[in-house]
Amino acid sequence: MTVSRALKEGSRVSKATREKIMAAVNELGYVLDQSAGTLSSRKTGFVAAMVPSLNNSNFADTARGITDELESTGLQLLLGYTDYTVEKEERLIEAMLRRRPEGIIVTGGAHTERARRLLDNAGIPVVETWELPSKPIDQVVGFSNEEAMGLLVKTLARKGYRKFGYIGGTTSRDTRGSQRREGFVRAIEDLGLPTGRLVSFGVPPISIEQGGQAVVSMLERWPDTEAVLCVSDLSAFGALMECKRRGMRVPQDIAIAGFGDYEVAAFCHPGITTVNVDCYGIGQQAARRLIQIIRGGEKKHEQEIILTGYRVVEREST
Amino acid sequence: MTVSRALKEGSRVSKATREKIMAAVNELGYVLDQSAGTLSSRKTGFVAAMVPSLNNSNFADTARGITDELESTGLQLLLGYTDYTVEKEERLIEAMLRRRPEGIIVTGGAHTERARRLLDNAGIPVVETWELPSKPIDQVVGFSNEEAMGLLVKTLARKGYRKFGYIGGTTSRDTRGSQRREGFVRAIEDLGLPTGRLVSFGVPPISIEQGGQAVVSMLERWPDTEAVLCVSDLSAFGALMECKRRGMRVPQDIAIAGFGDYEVAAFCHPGITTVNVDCYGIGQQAARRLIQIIRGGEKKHEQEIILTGYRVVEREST
DNA sequence: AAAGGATATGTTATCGATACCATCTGAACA
DNA sequence: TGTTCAGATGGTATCGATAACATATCCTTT
Repeated sequence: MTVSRALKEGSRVSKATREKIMAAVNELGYVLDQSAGTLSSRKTGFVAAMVPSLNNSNFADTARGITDELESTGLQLLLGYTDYTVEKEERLIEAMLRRRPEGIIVTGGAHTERARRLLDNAGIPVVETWELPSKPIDQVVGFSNEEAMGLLVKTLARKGYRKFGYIGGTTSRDTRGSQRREGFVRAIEDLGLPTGRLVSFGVPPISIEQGGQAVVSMLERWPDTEAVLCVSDLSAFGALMECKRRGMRVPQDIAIAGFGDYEVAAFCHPGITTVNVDCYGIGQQAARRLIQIIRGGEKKHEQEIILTGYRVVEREST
Repeated sequence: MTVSRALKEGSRVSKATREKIMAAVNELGYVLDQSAGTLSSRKTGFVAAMVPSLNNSNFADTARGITDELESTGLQLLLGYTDYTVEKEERLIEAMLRRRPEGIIVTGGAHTERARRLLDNAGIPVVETWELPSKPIDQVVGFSNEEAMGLLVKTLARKGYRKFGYIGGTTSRDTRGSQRREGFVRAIEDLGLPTGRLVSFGVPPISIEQGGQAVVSMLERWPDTEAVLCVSDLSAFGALMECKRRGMRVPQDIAIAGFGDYEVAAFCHPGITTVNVDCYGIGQQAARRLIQIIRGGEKKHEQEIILTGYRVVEREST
């Protein structure tokens, strides 16, 4: 018992005893077994988080935000990736819950029925991120992808572009992608601009390469398109490079914009106009809210919806 | 006890009983508590892995390789990032070991003395990845960064370039970066080419932006440099974009090459010559080897060094 | 020196699963 | 009918820490 106390911060053990214990610990190479502690204290020190992909730098930033925020609290992150499917998410959630995390962060508001039930029954705070779900499970940290894309359209329309095209993935499994597309369509309609120039190409998340192929298909069907908006900067970058490869001038012959403000968008040439999203902040705030609830020990916490910022970043591509 | 059996695959419980149990499980929303199981079975089902950064797509690929390989085995990944420092790695290793992982994967061969001791004493298989450490702790899955960079130099020298410059980070905390730099220097010397054109810029990992700044500094000091090799594709991309911004022709005025074969290298214009590394395979094989040892239950396993492939990918930038 | 309070250390039960062994059930067969 | 055996189910101890409470020790004060 005294050893247990000595190895915890902030509990009272005499200096002499603590030193003796530490000496023994060092000599033996003893490392506390947290899974035993977990069982008796009913606190695992885990927080679970699920992102669609580890390879996407936006979500990697969110994961980093979560980790950084957790670090000082001694909570450990259980990270999983869903591959953009709710089925894998469901399996992952179940696997995570077996570890009894004290809180859980998921991406988006689309889940299987069973996943919702699991999350509801888990009795732990849940944060949905990166979107504003119409029926939140619990906490939310995110922004409206629809509005953000709408803002991009309006910003470009103000510069005089009228014939807008949109490039995105083929399925709705990337819900944020679908929302951006809806935001695009609605904004175009609101402004009374020519509609219908939508190219769907590839299973989300669409890659740089697919962005290039998609813009080719866009130009074949609607050669007079003035501005192409892409579901993400990666596809925008692919589109941009493909256009340059074909000798087109950007933005004179065609303007291109993306979404997400990936590093590549800032430093490629020409720089890509995009929507900057506070990826790191999303993770940070989601974690912070969880910590608040966990440490607060409030049994029944308030539902809170935290809006994170976004802004259009205009660069040379438009 | 029967419930415990019913919830495990492959143990004998009559169909009727299993169905009754499952019905109750569903009704109650019961989820197994693995931390309790862990304690009695002495198997946590965890594998720990540490990468320098989550935001680097090369390491993200490795993490994905690990996760994918683990998925079918029921092992769960505890992922942490070290920020390229051995101090953070040490703290992370200690935190991970408290969770009693059944195996551990680290990046590189540089660790603090205490970290080595912790890993040694943990009594679990350890895999060092992404390098070939001179004094391996246990298992190794990686390649020689030095040779890989050397191969790139030789390949370009064969094309006729003679005045080579190198761009990398300022400190040695990125050991793979240091090894690549050494490989560069040695290859240049071996070939009897002009030496000394080394620009160190920024704390590793150096960014796209820093790559751009570094190439400026390179051109100021050695304006006649014919080919610039960069520690990674990100800095190479930054250098490339900066050169184009300044109206230089690549590769006619200056050739640029990177390392890592990031997606951006393939699809930017011109495409960047680089060294392709089997990032995903490193993760996959590291995990596979761990599983082999864990499942094999061999108390004392053989040390094995698994070499992963690399190859120079020539593109338009050289 | 005795009393009292604060601080330090010790004891025991417990968390929730599984290992291990014991018991039970039912079918097959002599 | 009794015996045997495999398969199904049940009972108990246990993993290694901590919560909660009990006791010991030390210091202060009068």
